[in-house]
Amino acid sequence: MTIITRFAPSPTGTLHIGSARTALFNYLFAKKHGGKFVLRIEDTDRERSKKEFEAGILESLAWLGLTYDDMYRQSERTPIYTKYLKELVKKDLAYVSKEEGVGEGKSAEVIRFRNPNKNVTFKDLILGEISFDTTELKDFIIAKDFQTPLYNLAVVIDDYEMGITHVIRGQDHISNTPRQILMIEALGLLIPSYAHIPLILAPDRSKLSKRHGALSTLEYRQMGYLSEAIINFLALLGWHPKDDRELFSLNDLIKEFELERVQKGGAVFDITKLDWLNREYIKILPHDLLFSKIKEELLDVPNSQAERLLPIILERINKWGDIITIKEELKFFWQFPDYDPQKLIWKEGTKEKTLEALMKVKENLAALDSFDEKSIKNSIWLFAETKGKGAVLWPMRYALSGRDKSPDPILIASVLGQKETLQRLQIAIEALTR
RNA sequence: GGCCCUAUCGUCUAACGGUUAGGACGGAAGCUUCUCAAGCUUUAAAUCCGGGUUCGAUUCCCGGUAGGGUCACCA
Repeated sequence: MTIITRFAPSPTGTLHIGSARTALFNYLFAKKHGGKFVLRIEDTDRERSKKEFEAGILESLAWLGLTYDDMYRQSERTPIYTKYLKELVKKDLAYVSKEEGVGEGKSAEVIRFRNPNKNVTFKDLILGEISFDTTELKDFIIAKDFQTPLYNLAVVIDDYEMGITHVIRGQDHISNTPRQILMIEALGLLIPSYAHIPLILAPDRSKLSKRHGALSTLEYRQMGYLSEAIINFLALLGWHPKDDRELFSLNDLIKEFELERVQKGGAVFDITKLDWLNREYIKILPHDLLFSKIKEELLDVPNSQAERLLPIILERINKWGDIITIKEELKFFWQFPDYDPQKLIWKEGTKEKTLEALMKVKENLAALDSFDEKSIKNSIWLFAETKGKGAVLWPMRYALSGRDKSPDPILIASVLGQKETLQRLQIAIEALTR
């Protein structure tokens, strides 16, 4: 039997990162077993469904690399639902119900399912046996009319028509399952296997919502995360391999994924772990690709310096979006820094000692023929060790960067070049003398 | 509130009756050029509570507590 899974989002909003994980698990399970992964756009609600949301969903899946074998839109399948609806009513398994009172967008007639009021039990692949008493469901509404099915009915019909063998969806759908099983049984269809995956939670363990920051999949792309990192991170949220490996490509995941190893409880979305993962993926990117990506953000930086700045920036970012922040912190490289001269003095130093250090450093650097890191270090190191490294390096670094935190002074000097370095040291000396 | 589900370090999780309760992120400390970043090393940190079952419970059962989901003519 070919395994067929489906991802069934409704285009009523952007693709939630949790939905992306649902799509991933469906994709992994299908591919792992050589089956098919179907995308089904659940747009029966004409009011709320929007074409641009559908486009966003498609773009998200494409970005993540989750390719589907078939795609359907429920809005294009009305005749199929009508056929089943008529069958249901004809067999008296459902009936047209006259609704009392209330107007306001509500129809006077709807189609209700004749609830047999029985106990429904199913074996969830992740949670185990779950049972419900369906009497409290009453004769629930399954369609507004013969042309307008509601969610639960459309799902049942489509899952059957599309040959879905495994329904893998979020745990928020558990309570829909008994309704769907009731209809499946009424229609005499095959009950698929169910796997309800745990929900993704916010840091405070509440439902992940907009106030907790980004939600939509594409927003993560915009922040500069790699799709590989997102995939890897999402997989690890609620699933765990047999060993302690943490880094998985999509293909690795296909090999290793097992529903049996999916967690039962919800998992908190921890962005710092995502950052770490993303950095792991950045680190293994080819250098030319890496550098060209960073260069895109450095168009306003002098070319001679941009090249040297690449590795400095690279070791300070977790994601592409960080480049902008780091760039701001490194601005002193191509822009003379404005600073408080008093801060040139090291915490354990004095004004006199600082001046002495700056002048000595300047003198030594002025005498250099080549201005690479090694030469610079050699020319000042002995002096720095006698006077105390902090007493020499702090003023030097501050004179060059004007910042409390920065790369080391020797590296800065070499990037700045001899002329600029001497100039900045001179300015610092003058500022301190004044 | 009814119904359903869940419960191991702060977080993601491993351990399918017997382990010094393991790994990772984050944290702390140290080293590496003063500061930062990166890197390396070290380290702290958990079985929700109470009953059973058992020679032995993180693990099985029951109760409590806490958290989550769901109760639409949305999906």
